[in-house]
Amino acid sequence: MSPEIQVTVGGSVHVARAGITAGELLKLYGDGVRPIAARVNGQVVDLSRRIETDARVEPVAADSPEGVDILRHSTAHLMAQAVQALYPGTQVTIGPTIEDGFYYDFAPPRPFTVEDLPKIEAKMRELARADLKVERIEMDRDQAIALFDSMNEKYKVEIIRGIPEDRVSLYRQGDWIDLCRGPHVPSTRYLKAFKLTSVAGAYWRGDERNAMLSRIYGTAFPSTEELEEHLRLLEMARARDHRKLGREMELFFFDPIAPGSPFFLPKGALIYNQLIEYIRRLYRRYGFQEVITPQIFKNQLWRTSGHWDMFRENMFLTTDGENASGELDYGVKPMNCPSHCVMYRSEKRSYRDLPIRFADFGRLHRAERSGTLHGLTRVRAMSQDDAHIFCTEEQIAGEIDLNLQMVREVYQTLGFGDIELKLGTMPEKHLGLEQDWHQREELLAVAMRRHGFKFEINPGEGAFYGPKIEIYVPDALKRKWQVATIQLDFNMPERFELEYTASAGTEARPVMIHRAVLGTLERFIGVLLEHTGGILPFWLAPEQVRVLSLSEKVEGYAAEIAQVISAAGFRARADLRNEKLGFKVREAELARIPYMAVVGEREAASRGVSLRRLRGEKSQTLTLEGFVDLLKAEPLPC
RNA sequence: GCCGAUGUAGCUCAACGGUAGAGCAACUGACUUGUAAUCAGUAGGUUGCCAGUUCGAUUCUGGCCAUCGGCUCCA
Repeated sequence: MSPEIQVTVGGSVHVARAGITAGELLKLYGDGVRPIAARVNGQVVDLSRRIETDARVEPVAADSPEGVDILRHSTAHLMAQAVQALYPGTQVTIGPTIEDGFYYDFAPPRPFTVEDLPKIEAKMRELARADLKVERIEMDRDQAIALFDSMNEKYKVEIIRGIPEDRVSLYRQGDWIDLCRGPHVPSTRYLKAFKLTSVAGAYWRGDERNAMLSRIYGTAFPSTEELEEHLRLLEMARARDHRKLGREMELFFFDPIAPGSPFFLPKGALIYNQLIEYIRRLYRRYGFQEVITPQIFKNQLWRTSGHWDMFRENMFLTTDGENASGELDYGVKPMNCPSHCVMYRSEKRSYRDLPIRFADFGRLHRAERSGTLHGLTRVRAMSQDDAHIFCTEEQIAGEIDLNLQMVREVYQTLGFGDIELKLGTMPEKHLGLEQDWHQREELLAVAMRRHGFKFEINPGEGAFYGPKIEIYVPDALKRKWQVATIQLDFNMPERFELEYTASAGTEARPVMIHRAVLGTLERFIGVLLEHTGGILPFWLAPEQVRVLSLSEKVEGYAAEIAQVISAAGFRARADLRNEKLGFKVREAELARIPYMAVVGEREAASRGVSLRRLRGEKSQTLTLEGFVDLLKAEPLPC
């Protein structure tokens, strides 16, 4: 006879025999909703978990965050089972859940293609219908190693060898078994709403020196409705892809003649320059001085800065053709910092001069690996709203403050509510003492807290020369892109032997802060387009007003209005084409023009306009003066 | 760079071992228009590039280039 234990389920206490499973308890005393897992004393476990001591047991529903995670993880297992059934000789590696889904990496005899997916999916459905019980098995580590070794699963063996515990858990469904921490659904029948989405290559343990594995991505939801909703959202996100919008809105294009290097068309260049102008206005307020620096430097500069060793693979090298050996003795700049150091060094500096804030919109070129290029978000030719601050150690805190404030202002103005901040801390390869690092990391952390920013720690992700704050913004598909950055640098001033004369008359070394707010303008525009779906704030819209004429009779009046609005300082055009109004409205809507001024004979007679706003249903009638006033009331960022 | 896929008219896409077709855009004309597509006609392509197989390749094969989804790297 088993001893009795006290279990708390759903707020009430019950007496049960020890060894009863969590699933049985929830069935007896639960709220009737069928759970897919249980939470025992806060820990999520299988429903088959036996309860041996007094415990608090709660259900984990399929549609709870933990439930969805289990569902996806179990679906990944189901996929692996299907794959191994269909493609003998395929080894399994790892299969975690990710945001919105899961993946599983395999070492197959030949890489998978999208054509394999329907077959695998069909097999998965078959296995799900078979209602295979998912069992947890615990065994000694050595036993597990022997087992997977006998199955010729060498990746699994390697994984287990890396596990410190003596006991490991495995899960079995039908005749298929995998190493896994769990928990999982009780049986494959619980897996209904899933879909395999794509295949990709991925390196074993994420290291490109290792073997290339074949990864299959998929997703799963508690219900088919949710799955379909998710797929629908993905479809909608694709419509907001900045590459698509760039074409439709005639902002930029790419040509194979310059891979990774956007051509900004007039409208795109307008957005680009408006952003620069905005930042320039802020620079006046925040005390930055804009400078212009060279594009191409002798390699000596890169040797001094350290880019020669750290960044040469990503640099375009060139020559002026004058050295006899034909050696590529010049490099096109990938970053502005070295030239700002040269600029700093061009004069004797005093502590009274600091901080010095050099801002530079110079063009940068980076020889990014071809496979990494991605529209505007990953380019080879770019400009940044880059600046380098030279200051004393005591001034660091104040400078961080200043820049965080600017970051806050800019992202608020541009309507990004969901920026993410991260603190990159000391990497393994680093310069300087550990205690100095911690002190400087704390400086950054304190500043972020003071500004009310929440942030995550990105351990070991600082630059080798100092800790950094990174600011990320998601694109339409929720991929995060780093835009702004604030980095402390104690290395570059050293390499360039930068100095200033301190108040005591002695020479001291300044600290350098690298920072950008929008970051790379190309990337920022890409993210901004996806964020807004192309519906830009008025001041950034390439064409702000389009006057739509109704017939030839009002051509003159329409042209006059466009003229008046242009003269008032706005970007306006008249569409006098011989087309129906509906057609012109449609085109203006697709071009995402904030204001459409419709004029027909009524408006011409009263010297007014019928105003339609972008994505607006109703139109309103205004006088011409009233319209111009309305435009003037549009907020400018600063 | 690596794995997989894709590349046909300006754009979105068809078709096919026997030298390519639609819609939109462009151009011309008619219509004179009231808030997301008026009608008709015309023109537009060495099917990404280079080889190979074949009587014949846009189609099959290989190489290269670019792009897309990932990996790696990173703003």
